[in-house]
Amino acid sequence: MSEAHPPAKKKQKKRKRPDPRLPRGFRDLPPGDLVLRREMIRRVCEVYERYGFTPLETPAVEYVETLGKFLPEADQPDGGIFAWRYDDGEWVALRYDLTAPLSRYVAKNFQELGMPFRRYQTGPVWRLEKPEPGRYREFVQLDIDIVGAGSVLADAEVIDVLAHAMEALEIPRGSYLVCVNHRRVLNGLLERAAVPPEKTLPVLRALDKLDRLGLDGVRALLGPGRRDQGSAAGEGDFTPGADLAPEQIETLLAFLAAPAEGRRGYLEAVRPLVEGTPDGDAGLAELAELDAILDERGLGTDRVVFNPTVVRGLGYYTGAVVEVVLTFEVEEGAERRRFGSVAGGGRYDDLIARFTGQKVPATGASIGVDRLLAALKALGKVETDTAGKVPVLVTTMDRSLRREYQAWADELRAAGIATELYCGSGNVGKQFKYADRRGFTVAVVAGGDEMSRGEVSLKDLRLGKELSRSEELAADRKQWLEQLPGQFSVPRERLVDGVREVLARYGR
RNA sequence: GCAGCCGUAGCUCAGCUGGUUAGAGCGCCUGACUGUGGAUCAGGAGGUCGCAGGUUCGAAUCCCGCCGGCUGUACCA
Repeated sequence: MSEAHPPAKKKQKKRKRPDPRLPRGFRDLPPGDLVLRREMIRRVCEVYERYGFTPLETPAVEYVETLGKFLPEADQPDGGIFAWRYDDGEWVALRYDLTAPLSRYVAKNFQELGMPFRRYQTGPVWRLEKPEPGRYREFVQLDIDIVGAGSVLADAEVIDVLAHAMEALEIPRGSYLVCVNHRRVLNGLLERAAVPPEKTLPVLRALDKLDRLGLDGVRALLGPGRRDQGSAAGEGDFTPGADLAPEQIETLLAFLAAPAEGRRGYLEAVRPLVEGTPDGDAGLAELAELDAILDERGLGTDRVVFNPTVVRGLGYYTGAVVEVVLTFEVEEGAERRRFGSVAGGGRYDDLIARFTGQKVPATGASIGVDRLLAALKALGKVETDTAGKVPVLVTTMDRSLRREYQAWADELRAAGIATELYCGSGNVGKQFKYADRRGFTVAVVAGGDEMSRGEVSLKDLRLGKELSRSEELAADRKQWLEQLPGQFSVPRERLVDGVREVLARYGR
């Protein structure tokens, strides 16, 4: 094969060998994580269904104009999405959320759908953004929406279902908080502060940054602008400010300082700042009604609060805006960090009109599955050590007993116990090593000795691991072999019972 | 996107101001201890020094570009 020109051949082959790499921002999901994610999604969907939401699935690819990301000037989609062009010149893209496809779906099937239409949907979405720790270019969302209902009751329903989803995941009350604000209240504030239309975007962006930049940072952004510190050597980047006058800025900051002490308290604090503007009055009225509905449902301020700093999606929401934040802190290296937002949503009454020309009210929310899962791990609310692991391994030490090994595996499987039959090569030692590494709980082992007694041996691998750390066994292999820590034998017909017993020790 | 820092074995890193065959620990594989994970012992595999150029007699080490990672910032439907 390589006699003729070995070095050249080798070199060539090496050059062609591909790197087993992944495109930037993408990742594999190993069994443990996948199992946890599926379980989490299952629980949340169960809540969704209990609230009368029915499932819907739409394709990963949509026309760019459907997604509303077409640049009007250039003949090109906006950045931030994965887009490409078909042969006929049409631009398509991977969806970047589940709401735009829903709007398209509703517009397309408007006649058949009875109008308050509620659905839930889960699946991956893609965004071409800078990946960060815990933030990828492909991630999963879990959405609920109610289309065709403009009532505050619909908004309350969304809030309610979010709170219950959190509790279905066993996030303790007090560790999560549904924060609510209202877009029209913000509009009223902007009007009161005499913020010109062309500055509303920068102003809202600035208000949204309170938690990260603090009051002084926001003040700078509303005024002359802000330079970030960068690193020690660098200058940092300059963010242009909104250039507002000092009294405008103070009006806005006074709003941010509105107490979140009770929803009623928020309303009273905010009222003087926005009252008298059409938007402000309408927004306040809706929030007041929302407060009443939440009360009727028994959703107190331990679960749902009004909060002036919730701004969210800028050119998008038209009414109530919602954000679920996790309030506990988590150790991250030396620092403690707030976990932050795991879900968001709100009312978007203009999205479907893009297609139909007819205003169709809609409200909904989206849970960020991966962020929430990270939170559950931090909370210790998920079994990370057994997720994705098979409990039982039937070892195959003696070729002549093949028939028996298979029968045992079958028996365990029939009893509903996930069982792997060892198919690899190697002696028992190797098989135990494998069992240890892969995290099995029980190993079934039998050779001539057991067979002659009509028994099988079961090994509690976790107990064995524990025992192997003990003093006596530490250095003495002979003792190790004599004691076979964690191992015991049962009559062959008690195989399933014996395995169950060991599994029960670990609640499996 | 912008700015700064970083990129040496699977992992964590060493390799001084450029100088011969690039190292360690852990991990991995094989074997021994006669049917057992751990411990111990004996061997072994594994590195295009992120990639591609340039400077040089000579580069992992200096310069440029690209890719990737981290941090901050911008954008975020």
